[in-house]
Amino acid sequence: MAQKPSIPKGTRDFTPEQVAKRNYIFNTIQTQFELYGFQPIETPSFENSDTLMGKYGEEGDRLIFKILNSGDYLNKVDDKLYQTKNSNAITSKISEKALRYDLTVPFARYVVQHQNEIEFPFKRYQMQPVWRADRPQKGRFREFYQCDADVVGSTSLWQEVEFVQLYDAVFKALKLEGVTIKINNRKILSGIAEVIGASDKLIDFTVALDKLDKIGEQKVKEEMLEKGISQEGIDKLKPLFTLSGDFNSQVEQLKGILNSSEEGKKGIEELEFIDKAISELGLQTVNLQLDVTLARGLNYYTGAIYEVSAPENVQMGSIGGGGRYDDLTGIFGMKNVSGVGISFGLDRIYLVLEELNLFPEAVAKNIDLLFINFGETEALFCLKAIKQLRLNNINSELYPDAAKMKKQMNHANKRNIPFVVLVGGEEMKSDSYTLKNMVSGEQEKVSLQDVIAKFK
RNA sequence: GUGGUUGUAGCUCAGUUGGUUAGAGCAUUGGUUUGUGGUACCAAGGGUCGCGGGUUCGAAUCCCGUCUUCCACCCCA
Repeated sequence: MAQKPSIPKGTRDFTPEQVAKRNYIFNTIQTQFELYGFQPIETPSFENSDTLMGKYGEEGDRLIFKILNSGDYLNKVDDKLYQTKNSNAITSKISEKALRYDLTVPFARYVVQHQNEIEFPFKRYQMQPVWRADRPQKGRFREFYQCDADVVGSTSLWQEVEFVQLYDAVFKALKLEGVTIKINNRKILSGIAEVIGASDKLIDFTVALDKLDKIGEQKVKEEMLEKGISQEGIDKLKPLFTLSGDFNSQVEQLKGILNSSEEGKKGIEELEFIDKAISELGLQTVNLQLDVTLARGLNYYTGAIYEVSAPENVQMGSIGGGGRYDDLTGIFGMKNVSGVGISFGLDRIYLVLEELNLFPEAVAKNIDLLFINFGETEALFCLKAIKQLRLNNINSELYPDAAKMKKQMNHANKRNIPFVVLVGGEEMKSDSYTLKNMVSGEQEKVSLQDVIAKFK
């Protein structure tokens, strides 16, 4: 064999079976998106670099795949700059396009660009691949799909409520039990930072707080100190680390901490609104949980923040996330358009369903009938029958070669084809078809009409 | 981006302190069986030991580089 070909790190090929399973998830999510009134859009796989750069923080910028300019791209770089070997500065000269990193920022660009054609509030969904130059691990790829639903042009908290319901509906439809939706509010985080006198260190503060369940209270405090948050401020956080009880009692404890922060109080109000509505409406399968340490996607979220955790018995990072962003379109020059949205991580949901064995049997489309090929004249006779079957929407095909019976039967087994049809000289004479059940081994001689009636 | 881990036949894996021609199971192909598969038996094909250097009389085995896999950071779906 020649040199084996390969695919880049963090990318995958999908077998027919895998594609069928992935489509099952896509279709399930899509069905719910449409039930909730979202409409599909698509955007290009790559954007102008300045559309993406600077929107995801420093870390994000590093993970964006840049596309080299065409032609003699080094020609544009002046010698002085080239000599500095400053990668960031040179990159902007030799790369003007980049692969999309998520679906939210391209969507914001879309909204601004099409603002005069869009009827607001605009509810769109989008299921497309995104690319990140991350170091791969299990459930972490360089090319993966996101399924996003967002509403722009409405500040109503009913949207937040509906997104919780939408999550619930999708996981119910996927029969995935034990999913937890963690919810928090950026305003609460800002409020706490304000109370402890660390408003200017909001990101450092929340990044450290986010690690609480992973590294523990002591380490979190150390990290905060290290980032320049005062000991006095950290002491004020004490009630935060011991927050306990259900949604309502946690909220009550939070109120104690936040009573001097207007923004923090607003955040609590919003959370209470969502929780009250959800309690009234009820959830089918997911569990809604307040988590004040949740601090994802802070780069643009301004209100509610969601994160979706897989069932506890599966080791997998978050399988979805989302939140409210009041000014995402602002970075593209369109002010005062609030948006809120959620995302499903298709590839991770796939891994979870696979691990829990939750894919329905027969997600793969298969043919019902394989006609055994006995030779030229028989093949033509079979194709006439197959033509009729197909006109009746019955999936069927002829084995292309007059190979040995054993080989053809084996082929049917390997492909899990439930029935084979044998047509030789005898059958042709009497215009009949020997239909063999590949599971039971039983066979019977029937007419074409019988076959159609059986499989239609 | 930092530190570690992995790679032997299509697949899952053996391969001793460096030592002749690198093995097994499954899968594939052919046969026992020229219109009846899954079982059984017989036989065959298939490997630059991830790739590239180095050490050595001699490397799958030791060293370096590189790619890939998975893991912990980082970050995230």
